[in-house]
Amino acid sequence: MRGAPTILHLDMDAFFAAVEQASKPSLRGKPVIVGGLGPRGVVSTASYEARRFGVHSAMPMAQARRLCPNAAYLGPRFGLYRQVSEVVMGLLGELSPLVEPLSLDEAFVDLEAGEALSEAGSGREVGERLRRAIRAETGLSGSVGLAGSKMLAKIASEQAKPDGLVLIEPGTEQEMLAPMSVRTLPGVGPATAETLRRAGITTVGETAEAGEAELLRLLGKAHGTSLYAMAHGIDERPVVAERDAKSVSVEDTYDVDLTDRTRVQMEVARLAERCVERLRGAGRSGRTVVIKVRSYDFSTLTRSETLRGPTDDPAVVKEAAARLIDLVDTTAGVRLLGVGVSGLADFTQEDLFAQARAAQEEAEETAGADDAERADRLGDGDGAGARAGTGAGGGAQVRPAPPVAPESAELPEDRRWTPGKDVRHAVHGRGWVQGSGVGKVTVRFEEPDTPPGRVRTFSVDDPELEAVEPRMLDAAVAEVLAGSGAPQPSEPAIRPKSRSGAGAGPPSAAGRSSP
DNA sequence: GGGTGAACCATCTGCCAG
DNA sequence: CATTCTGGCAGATGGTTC
Repeated sequence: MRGAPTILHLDMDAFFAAVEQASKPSLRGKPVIVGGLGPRGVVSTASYEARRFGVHSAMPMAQARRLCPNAAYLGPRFGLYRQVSEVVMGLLGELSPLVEPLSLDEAFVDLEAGEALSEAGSGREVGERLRRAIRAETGLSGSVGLAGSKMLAKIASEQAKPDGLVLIEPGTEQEMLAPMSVRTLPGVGPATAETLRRAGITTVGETAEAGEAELLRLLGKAHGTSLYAMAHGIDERPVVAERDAKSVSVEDTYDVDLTDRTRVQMEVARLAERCVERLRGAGRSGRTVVIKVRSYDFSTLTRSETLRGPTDDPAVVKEAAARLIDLVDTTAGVRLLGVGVSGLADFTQEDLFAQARAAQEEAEETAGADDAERADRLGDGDGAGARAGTGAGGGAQVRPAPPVAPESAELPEDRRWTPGKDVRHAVHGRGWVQGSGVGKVTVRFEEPDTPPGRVRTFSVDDPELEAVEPRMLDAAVAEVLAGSGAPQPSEPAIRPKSRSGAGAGPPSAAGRSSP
């Protein structure tokens, strides 16, 4: 709690959808929904136009399609969102060195740790300048909350949405909070809200009146204590800059439930590889291997095994994961599999050990050491269940592929035409995939700084069509965006040359008229 | 030496958030 | 009818160690 509103919370408006609209002129002002496109996908972000139909994030895609059949449905392009996010986070870094990102589109900034406040004169001015800078550099809008605590700053930015700024004057928070839903408070999700509702508590005011003893009884020590404080507007959590990840995990939900045992084992092995790839990419290693299995009926279980020391060896993680999946009955069908590594250590600290071990393993491998031996050497931190694998485990090496046709004959990444993806056609230039099916792919030829473009359809294996990297949103694009709707800047304006090398094509390609 | 209890660790589930 | 992915944390439980 601070006497002055010096904690800033920024939340970009409908971030993923807004990036897509900025990138795709024909989608501006239209409902756009970004998320998983498969039969079991959910909505990541819906544009404000789509929200009017009742679509919101975390909603199953199937439901969204019923509510808003005419929206553009796009797969997420995380690489681009990350690039845009870096620009935005960079702007936050100019306000203060103390920035705590919560996700690609959200962050806290502690203004007490920086100079921006004294330069701008007021928190409100800092916030408005920030919002202008974000718009100028990316063409996107963000909402800002300012308050004396994280909780209140976040509530403020929520109220400010879309494209606004709200500053909560210290002293007014109790009155403001009292009528709000308990769900407003951080840490209160569906389950806690239901527990509270059964006790007759639905608003923040009622939570505060309930008293600490009652909340402790209902919710337990940690949760009860913090909720009691939050309900009184008290939140002393500091803004924390960098936090090292404590675990790395990957998981996949399958379009149809998996029942084939061999297929399950193969998928676990693949997930383990992907997991280790990310682990190594982060320069880390870890000691505990976890698998996760979600069954046909949505029940979920995890099994874990702690090794003697941290590893980033794909073979070791794969073997541990294989032992763990052997403990689980999957015959009724699984919809999701996951593999994770926790108990992370800095890779560098165990570098020498890892190298020594790798060398030793190599020697033993060529000498013909089998799987079971290696498992015994490294595995079995051995609490409850780690041991089971030995009997059956031995021969079950992973074979290439089951004879049964996998339902999606894996195409190479750059030949899968997911809606939203960027492409270039040898004749027609750059555009994006609007849809595909029955051997055809439909492309709309436009770019962030062109007028809305035309649609053409090609064969999915048209050699003239190739996947390309997205075009970054920059100040030049932002300028076009600012002008759209209003008269276009008639002359090629003296563009602030801010752009770095990334710009691929010439800024031309204009001239093509809209349909 | 035996029994006890605290502290710690590993495992697992559930909740939350974006 | 449907219900992602990634990650953090709390708490229950049960085993080990001192």
